Amino acid sequence: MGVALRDIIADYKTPVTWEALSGIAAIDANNALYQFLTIIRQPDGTPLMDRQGRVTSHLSGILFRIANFMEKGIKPVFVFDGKPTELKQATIDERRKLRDTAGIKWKEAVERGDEAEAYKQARSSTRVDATIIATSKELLGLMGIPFVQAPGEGEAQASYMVVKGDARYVVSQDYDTLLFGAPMLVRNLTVSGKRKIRGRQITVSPERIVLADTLAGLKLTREQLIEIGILVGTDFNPGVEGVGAKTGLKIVQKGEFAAKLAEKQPDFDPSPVMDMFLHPPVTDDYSLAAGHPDAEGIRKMLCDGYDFSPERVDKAMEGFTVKAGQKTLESWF
DNA sequence: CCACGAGA
DNA sequence: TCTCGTGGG
Repeated sequence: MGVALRDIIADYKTPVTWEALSGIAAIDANNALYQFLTIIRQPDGTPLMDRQGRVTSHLSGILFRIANFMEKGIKPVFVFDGKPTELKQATIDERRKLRDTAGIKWKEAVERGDEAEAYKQARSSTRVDATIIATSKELLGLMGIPFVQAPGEGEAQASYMVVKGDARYVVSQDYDTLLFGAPMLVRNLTVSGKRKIRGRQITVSPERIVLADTLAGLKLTREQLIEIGILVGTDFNPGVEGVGAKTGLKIVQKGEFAAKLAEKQPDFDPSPVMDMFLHPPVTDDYSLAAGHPDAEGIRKMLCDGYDFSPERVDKAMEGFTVKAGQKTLESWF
């Protein structure tokens, strides 16, 4: 997922406290939902479901995470993906294939009682489908949390909103946002600080990546960072085999981006990909006005509709209904 | 992922 | 008070 720039970005990540993050956060909604759906599962891979078998992992994730955000003075704005560009088609097809295969392997692993494998395959079979998107928007609406419909990539729209000053930073796990020009990216914005990697639990904390500092440190222009992305591979192009972030950085620093592509992929024209990152479709047609949380509506949806425990929902709402109510009196712009 | 209770 | 394990839906 996303562009594999971690190895060259690592030096420019700085730990950040929750207090330093108050303000409007543009959340890469697809990324957040994907995280919820992959991670909020039982050990055998089964997601949270209501009695009808409808998946509820994402609703649980949204409710509790937003409650935490609001308590810490973070005002989230969810930015949803619009229509994918044709450049992304190969990636979309490939991901679907991987998901389908994983779905089959998941079932097989469950049948032979291989729990670890089942969990792994279940995660790989995760899809953020239309129902997930619609139910997420329904809950956000009830919570009074604004959301924006991007014309194209949500990451591009979220980045644009930070550039405009409508939001302070983008929240995503993907480095693509930096290629889209997000001045600040925040990763690992979770309260628990725990993440399971290959069965082991490690501690992660929120980290901030400032684009200008990263570019200055690497002595690159944003265009050059995109060039590295193109060499490594993005959602919009396959990349050059055998070139990772560090090799890509060397190639670009030596000014050999065009030569390397001409040698390895003579039929590939990188300019549409470059253009996609520099001038993606974005919109100014959005409102960041927060609504009042509809406590009764939230209870009706989650407890009556999806079998959530009223005690837990009320407890979560305590945190944000009061605070959110106060905040709405102020300007959200 | 997050909340919560058990145990140290 | 903190860490760890488990259930949540």
